Amino acid sequence: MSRRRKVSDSFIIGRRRIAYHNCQKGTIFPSFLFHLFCSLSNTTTSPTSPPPPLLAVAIIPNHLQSALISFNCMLQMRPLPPIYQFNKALGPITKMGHYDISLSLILNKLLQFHGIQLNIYTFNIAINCCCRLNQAHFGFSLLGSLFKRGYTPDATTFTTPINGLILEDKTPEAVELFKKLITTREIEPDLVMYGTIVNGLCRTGNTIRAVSLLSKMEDGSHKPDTVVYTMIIDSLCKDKMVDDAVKLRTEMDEKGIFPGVVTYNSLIHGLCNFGRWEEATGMLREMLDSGIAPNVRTFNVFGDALTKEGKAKEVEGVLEVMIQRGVDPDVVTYNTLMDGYCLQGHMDEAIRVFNTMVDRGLHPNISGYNILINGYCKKMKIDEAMHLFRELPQRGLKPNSGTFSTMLQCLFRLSRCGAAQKLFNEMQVVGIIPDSQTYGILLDGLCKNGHIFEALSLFHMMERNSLDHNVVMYSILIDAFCKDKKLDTARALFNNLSSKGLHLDVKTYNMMIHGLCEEGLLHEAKEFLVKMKQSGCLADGVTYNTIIQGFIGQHKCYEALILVEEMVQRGFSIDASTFPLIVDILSTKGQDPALQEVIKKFMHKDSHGMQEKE
DNA sequence: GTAGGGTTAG
Repeated sequence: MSRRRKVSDSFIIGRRRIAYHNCQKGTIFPSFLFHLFCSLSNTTTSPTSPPPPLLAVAIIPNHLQSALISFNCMLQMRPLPPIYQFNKALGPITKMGHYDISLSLILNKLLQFHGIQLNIYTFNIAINCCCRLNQAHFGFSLLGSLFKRGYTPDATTFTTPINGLILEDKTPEAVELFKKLITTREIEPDLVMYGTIVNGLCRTGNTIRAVSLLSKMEDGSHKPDTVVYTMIIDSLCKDKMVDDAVKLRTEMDEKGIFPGVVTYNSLIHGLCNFGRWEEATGMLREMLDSGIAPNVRTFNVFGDALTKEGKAKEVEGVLEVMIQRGVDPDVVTYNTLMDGYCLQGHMDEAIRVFNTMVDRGLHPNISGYNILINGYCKKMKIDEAMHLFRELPQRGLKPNSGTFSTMLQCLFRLSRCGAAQKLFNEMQVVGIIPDSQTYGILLDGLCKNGHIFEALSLFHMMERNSLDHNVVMYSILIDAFCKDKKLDTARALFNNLSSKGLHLDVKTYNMMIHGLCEEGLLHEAKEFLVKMKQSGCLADGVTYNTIIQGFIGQHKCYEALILVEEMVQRGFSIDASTFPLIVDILSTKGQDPALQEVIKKFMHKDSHGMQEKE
C-alpha cells in the first residue's frame, strides 16, 4: 500500500484521505500553466543517469544481468577484492529492488566464502533487504547474529529495522524502539534515524507529533534537513493544512535549508488539491527560478490536477512539454490522461492513450486497466470491460479487489446478478480477499435487484466470519428493508447497529424515519427524532421534511406545523416536495384558530423559512 | 571506500 497505510493500533490517530476540493472552479489554471511550461527552455532538464562506477568490472546501472556477472567475476578474482567492493556491487542490485537476490548473495555466497570477512555495511545491506521484503523480524534476527559475531552496530544498523517496522505498519513499535535506544543510550540517533521516525509519524497521520520532533531536532545537535522538512510539509498538505505547509517552507528559508524537487512537488500537489492554482504555478515558477528542474512527478501532479478539472486535452499539452524537455512520461502520466478521458466518457481516446503508452515501451499496470475497466463500466459497456478483464493474465497482471468491485457494481446495475455471483466466486478462487467496499457493492447490488433476504444472509455470513461491518452496510440493508415495508427487520438491524457501538449517522436515522412514516408509524418516527437528540446525532432538513410529510399525509396539520416551526428555528428549510403541502394547509385550513397561532409564530420568526430546495 | 529516511494516478 502506498504512503498512508491502515493502522490498527489505537496509538495512531485515524487518517482521512483528502477529498479533492474544487474550490475555485473555472479559475485561470490551464492556459497559464501551459504557457509557463512552454517557457521552461532556460532551465536545465533532470540529469541523466550517472556514469558507470569504476569498479574492477564495470556495472551498467539498471541492468541486473550485468550486475550479477560483475559480482560473480569479483568472486573469481585472486586476490579477492576488498569487502567494500562487494558492498558497492550489491548497491545497483538492491536499488533495482532485487532485495531477494542481494540477500541471497550475502547469505549464500559472501557469508559462505572463505577468505571474505563481512563488515557492518554488508550486514546493514542484508538487514535492509529483509526489511524491504517485509521480513523485519528476520532483520532483527540478523541484528542478533551480528551482536553474537562481535560486530559493533552503528546508527544505520538500528535505523534499518526501525524503518522495517514502519514499512510493516508497526510504527508504534518503531517509536518504542527509538525511545529505548535513546533512554538506554545504546546508540546516538543521527539525522537519518530522526528522519525515519518523522516519516513513520507522518505516514500514520501523527503530523503534530512529527512537528514536535522537528522542534526537538532544531534544539538539539541533529538539525533537520530538506528531507525531514519535506516529509512534514507533505503530511501537512495531506492533512489539509496547506497554509501550515507553506509556512514551514518559509521557515526553511529562514533556517537556510533549501527545498528540493520533492518539497516543491508536495507543495504543488497540496495547493492543486485545494484549487489554489495561482499559488501552485507560483511555486513552480519559484522552483524554476531556483534552478530546480521539474521531474516526472511534477508534471504528473499538474496532469492530475488538470484531469480533475475535466481538462484531459490540456494534459496532452503537458505531456508534449514533458517530452520536449526530455522528461519521459511514465505509466502514471498515461494512466492520469486515460483517467481524464474516461471521466469524460471518451473511451476511444482513453484506448488511444493506452496504445501510445504500450508503443512507447511502457508496461501497463493494474491501475491503468482499472481506469479503463471503470470507464467502460460507467458507460455500462460490460462486454468491453470484461474483454479487458480477461486480457489481464496475458499481460502478466492480476486483478485486485478494486477491479472486481468495479465489475461487480456494473453487473448488478445491469441486473446480471447471476454473473455477479459467479464473478464474486471467481474472486475468492483466485485468492483475492473482498474488502468492505466489495461487500458493500454486493449488499447494495442484491438489495437493488430485490434480493434483500440474500443480502441479509450474506450480511449474517460476514457477521459469523467476524468480517468488518460498517454503518454503510447497515444503512444499505435498513433502507432496503424499510422500502420493502419489512420494518421489523429494519428495526432489528438498527438496534443491532446501535448495540455494536458503531457511529450512527443522520442518513441511517433518516432511512428509518422514512420507513416508519411511510407505514404511518408517526409516533415511533418522532421517538427516533428524540433518540437522535439523545445520541448527539443532529437532525437535518431531510429528517424534518420526512416527518412533516408523514404528519401531513395523516392529516395531522397541527403537529406538522409545530415541526415546521422547530425546523425553521434550527435553520432548515421546507423542501420542494413539502412546500406545496404546506401551502395547501395554509390555504384550506388557515382559518383554524389553533393553526393560526402556530403559523403566526413561525412566520413571524423567519419569514424566509419556506424556500425551495436547490 | 561500501549501508539506512521524503513526493504522484482509478
